[in-house]
Amino acid sequence: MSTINDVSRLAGVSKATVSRVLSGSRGVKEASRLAVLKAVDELNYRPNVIAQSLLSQSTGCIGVICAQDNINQTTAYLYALEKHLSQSQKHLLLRFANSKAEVMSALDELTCGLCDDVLVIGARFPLHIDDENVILVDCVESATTTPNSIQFDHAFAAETACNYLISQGRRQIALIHPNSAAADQVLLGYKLALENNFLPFNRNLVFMDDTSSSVALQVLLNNATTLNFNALLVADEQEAQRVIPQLQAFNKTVPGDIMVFSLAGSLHLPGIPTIPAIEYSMDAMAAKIVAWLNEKTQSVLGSYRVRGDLIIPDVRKR
Amino acid sequence: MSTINDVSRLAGVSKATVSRVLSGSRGVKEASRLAVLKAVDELNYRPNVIAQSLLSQSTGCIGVICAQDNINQTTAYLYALEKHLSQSQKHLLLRFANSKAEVMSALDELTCGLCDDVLVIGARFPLHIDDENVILVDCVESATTTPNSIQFDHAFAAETACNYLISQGRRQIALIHPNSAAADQVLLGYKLALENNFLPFNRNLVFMDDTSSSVALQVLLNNATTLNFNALLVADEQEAQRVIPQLQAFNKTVPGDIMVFSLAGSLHLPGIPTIPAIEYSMDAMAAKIVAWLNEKTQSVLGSYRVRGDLIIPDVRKR
DNA sequence: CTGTTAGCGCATTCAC
DNA sequence: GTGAATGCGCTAACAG
Repeated sequence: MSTINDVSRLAGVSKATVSRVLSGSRGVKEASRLAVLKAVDELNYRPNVIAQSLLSQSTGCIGVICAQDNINQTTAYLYALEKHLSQSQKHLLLRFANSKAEVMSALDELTCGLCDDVLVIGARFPLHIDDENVILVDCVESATTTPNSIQFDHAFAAETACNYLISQGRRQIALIHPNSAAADQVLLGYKLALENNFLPFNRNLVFMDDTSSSVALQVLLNNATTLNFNALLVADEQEAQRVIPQLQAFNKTVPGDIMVFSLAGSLHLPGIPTIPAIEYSMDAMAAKIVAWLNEKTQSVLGSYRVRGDLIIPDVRKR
Repeated sequence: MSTINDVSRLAGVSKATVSRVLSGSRGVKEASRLAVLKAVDELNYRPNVIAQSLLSQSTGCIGVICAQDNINQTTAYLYALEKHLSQSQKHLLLRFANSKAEVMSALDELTCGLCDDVLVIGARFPLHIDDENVILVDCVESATTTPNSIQFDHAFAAETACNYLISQGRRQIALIHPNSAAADQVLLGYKLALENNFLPFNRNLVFMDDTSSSVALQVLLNNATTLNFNALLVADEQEAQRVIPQLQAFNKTVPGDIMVFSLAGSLHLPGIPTIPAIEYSMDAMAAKIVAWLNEKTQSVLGSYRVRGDLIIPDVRKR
């Protein structure tokens, strides 16, 4: 690869002039400008970004550490992020990590000048990070105050879900949710929506402990006559996919008898009817992240919560 | 971030000594070695990899340009690649590209010193690349001789598939394959296996034009009585998933009446019975790639073909 | 308008 | 053993 010295020599000007032509390009005599351009073209010269990085103390590389177990979700993140990053002339440096130790070691390797900032995505284990240049995205909240994090607004999701279901005439809403970090938030939103709609809270409709969703649903089904529930809130699309056949096995139609609602991601598989759901736009989230990275000096991210979109199944006949 | 100057000052030695301690560490007086280590620890100093890169003329970054349309396949590639790359102290720089222009532009941005080598994965459009540092992985073959490429051995896959099916007593093997770049290879392997088993080639069993697989299968089904086929070779798992319900709709049992074989990837979804298939090990492929990257100077990759593994469904009762 | 100089952070000479 | 000097490729400041 040719360097700026080769170009300056061939063009018969100094390195500085070459640099000027390629960057600002202002205040250069047309003759030498042309000479430089010609030499650049002949040598197929392109400035070495590493040398530029050394000078500017920034590489334009953003590390992305994926700690996500849901592989499909990961791809959606990556695709959206890369799209926005490359639009801002930034590069996405990818790592996978499955434990706190792996995340920390990856962080170590990336923050030695290689990456300007690092995102950690989807960690389900607590992380104790105190670095201005690290953003936790969809990670469990840690005890220490992490400077920058982005989370899903689970309370908002649950509240929206309940309000939608109630608007559809479903007033007996069951809730099955694993005891994750989001559980408290979900319950909060659930209760809030019930309150606002003057509906009583029935403890028997809610399952938030560690029992499997299958068992939880079976308890609901066994007591179906007394509970009389006509809607079911589940954590995500995978749960929904598991739960619907079980309902159908007990002659419950979906959504006729029971309307199933996914609190994270809907079902788009061909042949399977779509269910109402909250969906988080990866694209919007990526846009938010990249925007913040670009104007980092001016603002503080803090603990940002993104709200999901309500997705309603298309009931029109085709 | 502290630099080597800060360390040398605090330790009371020269930069050279600091560098020696952190690299070779040989031929340094124990006293100054300790002093350096202490200063390093106090300042939390870590050598700037960008400065090292400028000196060594290599960054340890490997660009990966994904041109794959199959998003699941992409994730499998990325996961395997990243795992092997990080084991070799290399970094994976990710880009997505959907056209030749996008690939070329990405290539331009990555080969200005940022990446030592670049992989292009899954491009379904012809690429004309003449760069020693670029490897085409699972891309359509280009007219010009690309220095380095890795492809799937589709002929071997088809041959293996036929031999397996024949060993299972299936002698009337239909073949539905889109008219892709791999089509010729597939047909080659198909014919070879038939020949070797002294079976006639029946043109009516083979569909390799651009008609949809659904239509092709319907033609087969309409002529089922005369064709009497008892096995069906399809391009990949998605095709298999589309084709099986169609067969069942016409009262053909799978694999009872018709044994469906996927030439690329099997079905592992819960509830759906696994079918025999050829599977390409992403892990093995990633290992091959990274091994070559590490000893690039010694050997030439050329045009390497990986052969897939035969996956046989588990017929044991659980 | 343009050339010279200095320095980004580091590792590798070469003297002492 | 160790320190001073050199240069990787580039840009910014300063002189002309």
